[in-house]
Amino acid sequence: MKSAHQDVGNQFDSTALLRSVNLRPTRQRKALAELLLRHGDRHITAELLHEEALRAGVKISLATVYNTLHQFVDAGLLRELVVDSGRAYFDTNTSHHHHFFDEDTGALMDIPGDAVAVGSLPHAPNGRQISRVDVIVRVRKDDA
Amino acid sequence: MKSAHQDVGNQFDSTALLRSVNLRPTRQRKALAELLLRHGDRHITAELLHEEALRAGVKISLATVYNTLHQFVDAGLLRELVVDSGRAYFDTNTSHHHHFFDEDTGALMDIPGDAVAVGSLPHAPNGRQISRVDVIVRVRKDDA
DNA sequence: TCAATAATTTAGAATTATTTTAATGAAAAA
DNA sequence: TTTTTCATTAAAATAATTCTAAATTATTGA
Ligand SMILES: [Mn+2]
Ligand SMILES: [Mn+2]
Ligand SMILES: [Zn+2]
Ligand SMILES: [Zn+2]
Repeated sequence: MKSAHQDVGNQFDSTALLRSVNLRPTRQRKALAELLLRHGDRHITAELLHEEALRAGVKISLATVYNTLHQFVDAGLLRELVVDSGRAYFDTNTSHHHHFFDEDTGALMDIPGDAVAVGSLPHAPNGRQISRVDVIVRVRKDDA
Repeated sequence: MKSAHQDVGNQFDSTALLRSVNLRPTRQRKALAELLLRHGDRHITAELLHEEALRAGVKISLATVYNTLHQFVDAGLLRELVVDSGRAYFDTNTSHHHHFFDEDTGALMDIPGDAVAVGSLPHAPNGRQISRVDVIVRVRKDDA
């Protein structure tokens, strides 16, 4: 029988998830997976996730947060968003969708993939294939 | 009568252009305006433009290149593109259009605005207005 | 169960992009 | 011309991210 003091707050099996994408289930990776994926959709930066982990009592370095986020992206667990120069956002929603980006606050909001019809794209240049189509709707405070 | 040795290669009146957007026509700003706008559409980074200016014999610092690019964006002469984390591109094509971004080479290619139909966008969040819709078609080497 | 091996984590340094500062120089106004 | 305003610059500062190399941890398979 396993004592309960190790898995307080674990809603899902992060070990199994990590194993399923060929990543060793280390303490740090499990903690980040839980912080990121326990709740619904999130758009977060490495810096903020690091602070959140420390606040939750997880001992982890910022370098490991960056490493892990990139590993999760490579494994398909996360998506990296580029909307703001000099700041990388990571998105826990990996399904087909787009974004509102608030230029004043830096907030991101999902737009369901089927709420945007991108029609009649030209062909990709020679020898290239389309890897993704990103639609970013930039919004800001109403001047009215 | 004005001697010719000062304006070799100037195809257009950069002084008038700068005056028209309320920027003083300094040597540095005229040189950058000419490098950027003499030829057709360009997608360039500050670093590359700086090198290009030095190669053309223009004495200018990188800080001034950054300042000037941002001033040109504010004045509507350029557009800033965010497609790649940690690298800002400036686009001399300020008309409505979108982009192919080659993830392998970093190259950008224009897609005419009317070649992409973005239909049925949801409303902007409360108190916000849409400032721009960017469509980025990411491409990479064909795996086939 | 326990080394041996391989993978991971980390502190700290390094890199890269960009901005700020504060002093100097150039353009416009008076 | 003289003054005022704005622009340029070198250098330092900041911020995000990545690299390095040593220390730690996870997995494997006697
Ligand atoms: Mn990245
Ligand atoms: Mn910028
Ligand atoms: Zn999202
Ligand atoms: Zn363009």
